[in-house]
Amino acid sequence: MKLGDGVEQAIHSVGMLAGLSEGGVLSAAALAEFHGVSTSYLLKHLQSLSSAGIVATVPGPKGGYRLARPTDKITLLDIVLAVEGPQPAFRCAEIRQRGPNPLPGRYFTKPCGINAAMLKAEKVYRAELAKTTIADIRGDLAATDDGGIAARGCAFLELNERKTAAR
Amino acid sequence: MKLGDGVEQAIHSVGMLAGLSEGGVLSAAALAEFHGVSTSYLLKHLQSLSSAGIVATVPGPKGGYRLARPTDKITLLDIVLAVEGPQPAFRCAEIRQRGPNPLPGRYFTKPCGINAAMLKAEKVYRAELAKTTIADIRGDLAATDDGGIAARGCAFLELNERKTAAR
DNA sequence: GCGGAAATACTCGGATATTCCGTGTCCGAGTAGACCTGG
DNA sequence: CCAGGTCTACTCGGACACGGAATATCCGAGTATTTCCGC
Repeated sequence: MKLGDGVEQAIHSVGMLAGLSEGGVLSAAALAEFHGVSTSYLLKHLQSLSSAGIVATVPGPKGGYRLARPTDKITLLDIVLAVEGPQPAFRCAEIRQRGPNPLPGRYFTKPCGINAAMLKAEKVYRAELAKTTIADIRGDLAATDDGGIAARGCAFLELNERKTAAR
Repeated sequence: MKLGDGVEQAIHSVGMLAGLSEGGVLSAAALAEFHGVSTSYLLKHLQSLSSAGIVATVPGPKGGYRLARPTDKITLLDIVLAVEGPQPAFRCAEIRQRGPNPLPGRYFTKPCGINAAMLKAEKVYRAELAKTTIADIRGDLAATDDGGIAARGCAFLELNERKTAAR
């Protein structure tokens, strides 16, 4: 039971992208450098986020990433699913049906109670994640930050943000 | 984000142990054979369950495993934690503090909002798992089963259950 | 009836294979800006 | 000098390769307990 490191990186990256101004983009290299993580690895997840329609890309020089939707329309669940895949953590292998003398399949038309219970738990887990948006995260941060953290982010954006022509 | 196969095996094994009569035990080999899984691997998880105080062991010939508590005192969470370990799935690596020009640690006394949100989701996940006991699972099964599944289980127990002398 | 040997079953540790994660590298596609060439 | 095309640099997108960690599997040695046999 473990979530990959990519989830954390992806969420922080989205949070950073949320801070740039209208029409601005950030390159994957800048994102990776700011967080001190591997560029290749972050790139992989950014591409997942891109496929999922969470971030949008601007190709070419002066290109990079920006958010594809407003921050209050991006939930933690969206990001987790994009990075980790949509499969539930508990995969029922139906070991009920294995072993010697297996019963015919018609006895197992309904998913077993164990599977149902595990999936239900996962459902509430996801529902909880879906409650929190990037806007919420940024709101909380702004409320508790004394200014230092935001200042560092802004300074970095000053240096690395790129304005794209139009759009 | 994946739970090991051992979780399913462990839950089913506990469910099977719940079916034996007072004073009866089942060997690990029998459990593994019934579910059609590797004996050694199941053994590993049974030992985890044993360490966690969920099942009890009886050594020697005619020995085996039995439940250590009544079925309504064993939750799915107990089993998942025993098999997968107590660590949360989301481990915050504090990448906020990484990268060039990191801020001093005093800016990060509070866990970041991302971590808090992820852990909160995991908390409700576990709470949901804790709501379901083995007794519930067995009750649901009995309610939906037309008799075939229970019959197979009973037949197997007939063959493999062992009565231990006393206590 | 009693004591000891043998058999059985769990416990623990290590060894091996398979899968997944994290990382790096390479090549392809597309675009913006620079450069070069011709008038 | 200017306009147009071309060329290059830089970006993302995707595939592949590799090492290492975690998972899944297996095997053997050790220990405890019951059973059984011999006395």
